[in-house]
Amino acid sequence: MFYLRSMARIKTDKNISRKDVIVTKAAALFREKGFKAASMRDLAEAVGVEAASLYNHIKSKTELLHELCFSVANRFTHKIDEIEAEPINSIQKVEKLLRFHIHEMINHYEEVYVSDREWKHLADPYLSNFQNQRRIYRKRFAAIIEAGIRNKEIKKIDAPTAVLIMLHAISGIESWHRSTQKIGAEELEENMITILVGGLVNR
Amino acid sequence: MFYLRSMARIKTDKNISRKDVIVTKAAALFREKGFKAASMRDLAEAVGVEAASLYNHIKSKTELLHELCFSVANRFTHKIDEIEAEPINSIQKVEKLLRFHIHEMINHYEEVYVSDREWKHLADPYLSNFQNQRRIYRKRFAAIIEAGIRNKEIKKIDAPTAVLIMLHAISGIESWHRSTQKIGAEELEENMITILVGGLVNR
DNA sequence: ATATATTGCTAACATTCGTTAGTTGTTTTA
DNA sequence: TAAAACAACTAACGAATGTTAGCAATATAT
Repeated sequence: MFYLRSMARIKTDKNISRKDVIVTKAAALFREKGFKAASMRDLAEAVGVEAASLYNHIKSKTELLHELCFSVANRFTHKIDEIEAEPINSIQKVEKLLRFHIHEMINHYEEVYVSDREWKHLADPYLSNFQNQRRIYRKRFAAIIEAGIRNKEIKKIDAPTAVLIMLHAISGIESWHRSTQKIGAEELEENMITILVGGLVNR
Repeated sequence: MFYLRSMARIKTDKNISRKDVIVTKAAALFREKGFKAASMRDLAEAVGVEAASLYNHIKSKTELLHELCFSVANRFTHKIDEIEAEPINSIQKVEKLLRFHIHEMINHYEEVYVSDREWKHLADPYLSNFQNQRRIYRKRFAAIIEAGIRNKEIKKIDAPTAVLIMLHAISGIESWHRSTQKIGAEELEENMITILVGGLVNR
């Protein structure tokens, strides 16, 4: 028996739900075009399905953005939990945190980028929650730097400004990804650490 | 004589065209909501006029984006022309360029932000031109850093990576603007210079 | 093998969007 | 002051958007 028209399903490996496939494709699309400019029909095409079919797996377009933003934010929150508890000095904590940011930006580019740039399009209460979570994260990061300043490990600088510089500098890895003549990922990481940590340490 | 319905015109001072008023309001709106999410009806309301009336002064929504992006890009191009010609060392050139970026980001926040984040929505040939202009600018910036490395003024680092860090770090001033507890603009500037230049210099 | 749950499809909806046409009111020019 | 230029308005268009309803095909469980 054969069918004139076959309904090809979204391909999934074990342990990867169809929803995960959609979320992943959404990240790539939102990164490329921006959340607002990316249409559900674009996403459907990327997934290989009709637009309406997506709604068997997801609740709404905004839900995709929630999932992306919070999965990224939660990873950073867990990491700073971990690092705060370690018995190392402030500069080492900053360096560990920066390296984590760099790895995330290199390896989960699309999601991290979307979370960074498109969170504005979240709707309340997600919007407020997200902003809160980020604000708290930055405060904890700043607190690590302030501890380093008190120990004289770190220059006397405004800690929130330092945090702002670090986080945005790392988001510049976006340009590296789009660049045609990329240096290696490890070299990129070492250069970033050299410049950023070098700008903090007290000598 | 009086009118039941009055047609209030867009207010203009001398030397400020109605188009300039629209472009300025567009910058604020595009910054707040993003280019795609900001509608012409939103813009009309901000200007105090009906949406259709805008088209007596502008050609299209995209034209607004062109004007914003290129006016910003041209200011940076002119500045680097100027700085390249000065008889000062590389670190001083970098510092001057950074201070210019910081001033622009502080004083022309909305336009610079829009140019930085929303250029993706330009259409060709503007898109290609813009990307080209930015690429060339970054190369010239990198060349200044490379000269500094050759003179041993600057650490041995990958110059394009350094440029990427600097430019994105400065775009972080966006967070400063949105922050409720802002430090002063001068203090912000000095902190940024301390950290960024401090990360470059060879000691 | 049959029943049930999934997942796909087509068609269509209500909105919103950028933009144009045509007109009226207001300012500037001759 | 009349004519010409300018800038506002109302109305509407066609296209695109997110989403729903209802049905067909496929996979899974009994």
